[in-house]
Amino acid sequence: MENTPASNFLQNIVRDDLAAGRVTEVVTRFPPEPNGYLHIGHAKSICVNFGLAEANGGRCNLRFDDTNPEKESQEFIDSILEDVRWLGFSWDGEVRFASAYFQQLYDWAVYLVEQGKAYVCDLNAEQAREYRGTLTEAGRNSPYRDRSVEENLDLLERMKAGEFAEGERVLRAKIDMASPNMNMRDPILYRIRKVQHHQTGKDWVIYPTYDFAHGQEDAIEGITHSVCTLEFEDHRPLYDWFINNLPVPSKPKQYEFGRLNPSYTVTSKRKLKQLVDEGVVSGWDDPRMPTVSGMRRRGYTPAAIRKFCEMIGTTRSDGVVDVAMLEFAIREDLNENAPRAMAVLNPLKIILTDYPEDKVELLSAPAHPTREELGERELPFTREVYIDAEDFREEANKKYKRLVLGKRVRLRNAYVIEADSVVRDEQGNITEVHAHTIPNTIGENPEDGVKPKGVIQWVSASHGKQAEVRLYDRLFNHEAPDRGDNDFMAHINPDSLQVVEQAWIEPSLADAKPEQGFQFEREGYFVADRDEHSAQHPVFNKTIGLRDTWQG
RNA sequence: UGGGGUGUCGCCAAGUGGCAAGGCACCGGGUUUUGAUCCCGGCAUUCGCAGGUUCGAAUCCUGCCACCCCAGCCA
Repeated sequence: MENTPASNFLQNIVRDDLAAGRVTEVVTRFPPEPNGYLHIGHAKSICVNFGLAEANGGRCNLRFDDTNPEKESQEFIDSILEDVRWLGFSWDGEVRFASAYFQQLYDWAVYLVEQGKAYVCDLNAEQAREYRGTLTEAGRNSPYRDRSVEENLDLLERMKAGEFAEGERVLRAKIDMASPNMNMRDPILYRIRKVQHHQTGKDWVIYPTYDFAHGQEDAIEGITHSVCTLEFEDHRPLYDWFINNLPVPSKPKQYEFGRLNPSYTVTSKRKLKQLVDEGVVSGWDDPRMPTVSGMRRRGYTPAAIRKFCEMIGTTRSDGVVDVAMLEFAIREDLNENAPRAMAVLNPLKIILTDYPEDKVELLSAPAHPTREELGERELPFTREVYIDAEDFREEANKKYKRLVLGKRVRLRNAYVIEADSVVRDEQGNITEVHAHTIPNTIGENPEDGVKPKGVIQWVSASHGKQAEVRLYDRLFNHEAPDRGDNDFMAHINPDSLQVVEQAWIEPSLADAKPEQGFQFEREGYFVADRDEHSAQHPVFNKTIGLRDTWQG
């Protein structure tokens, strides 16, 4: 339960670098492209990068890798900033932007041209693909590869000046068209994009590619350990090539770890977008989405998400993590911190025939079973109460520990009652149950020694409030909805959302603030909806159910 | 068929030549005014496979096999 400092290969590398004096301080960065919402996978990356710095007395920058204006926007910048803050991390200094380094990057491009290590290529996209070769065949040199430095300089300047159309020319590094590593086959450094950039406006019509930008951004910021995911491993030789061939102010090193793949989940941006676009979910922050904003609205807590990231570790192997682990982390945090309350989702009225009609007893109950400091809340007890229909049966075997006709049950934090009879409607459905209280059973067992079989939650029919409760379940009913040739849309769980329009909640819950989480005893953890909850119209989202081992 | 990776219990994951940590899940049992929590106990003679080196191998060597990534002017 104690926080053993997460030891992993990255931590070991940092520790050794610090010990050997290769670096005096660890500086990492979280470098999202502002082209979408952050999801659970990004949360892991955030924990890894900020965590590595934090654990070693270093710093972590937040830098937007905004080199492709076509797909980016201020909206995404804002949401990413909010999500990182919400997760509880503080970046070093101001927020950084790759676009703030565009001039420096351009100057370095000119430098490479001057060194004869870059050239302007007139091949169009299709031709370039042909020249690139395949995985098993070497590529061929571009016919423009041997232009003079002067001509390249002139052409590059004119690309920058907007003299050419998009796609007409690119700047490429002169490396090796026969390299078995595709990334080294004269990679593109700059392409023409005549679009408005969310940060730099119309200043540029050429934009650097990821490969030409990322390592240099790291170098400018003095990043010591540039941590990314495994698919960038093949780019490392190129990353190093730029760092070694340019007069950069520092020499960062890239390290890769395995991406997080939770089971029963999709995290690809394209697929998440499809879920939103096709109305499968209500938006990017739908509580069923694995986005940070979705998890937030679902009632997951930053502490639980961070704990989960710590639990799964950071390695170079690629696997599928059981979402049960995430769920465990959520329950663990909420069990410790969420105040308890009672709610009845499927109401069945109980009339306590021995209890005076106008009588109201103000009982009090602890907000938490073990944490007294969380205080108490008041529970009005009345003649008519609601219990869950699931908690009553006319007859049942001994394994059923709830209310049964002729038997007793404890109303949580209140009296023991005994069921006497049922009232039915014309269709024969039970509409209410008549019962009576057992005297002196508040905080005490019945004096006649006949103990109740179980304990159930209840809400006063006259003093309780009504609420909308949204019951969420996994969005997919397949462990790996998008593995192989699976059509993930075919594995959508049709029961991932069930809305209870009129649940009954104990009166104290009317004071809940949006985003406040509770445990509805015997039901699970719920959170007051961030956007739609109000005292007038309470709305609670089910975060996660309680562990349920009842085999009945 | 080129290059780069990864293979330790159902899942995640320690371990780096000395005789398989831990967590999740699961299965027992105890406590309990939440069938929750909590507490106790169980859960890999075996580390992708096959050889080899060694007194000794998950750890070293050789050869296989499986899976992942790379042919965007995306990141």
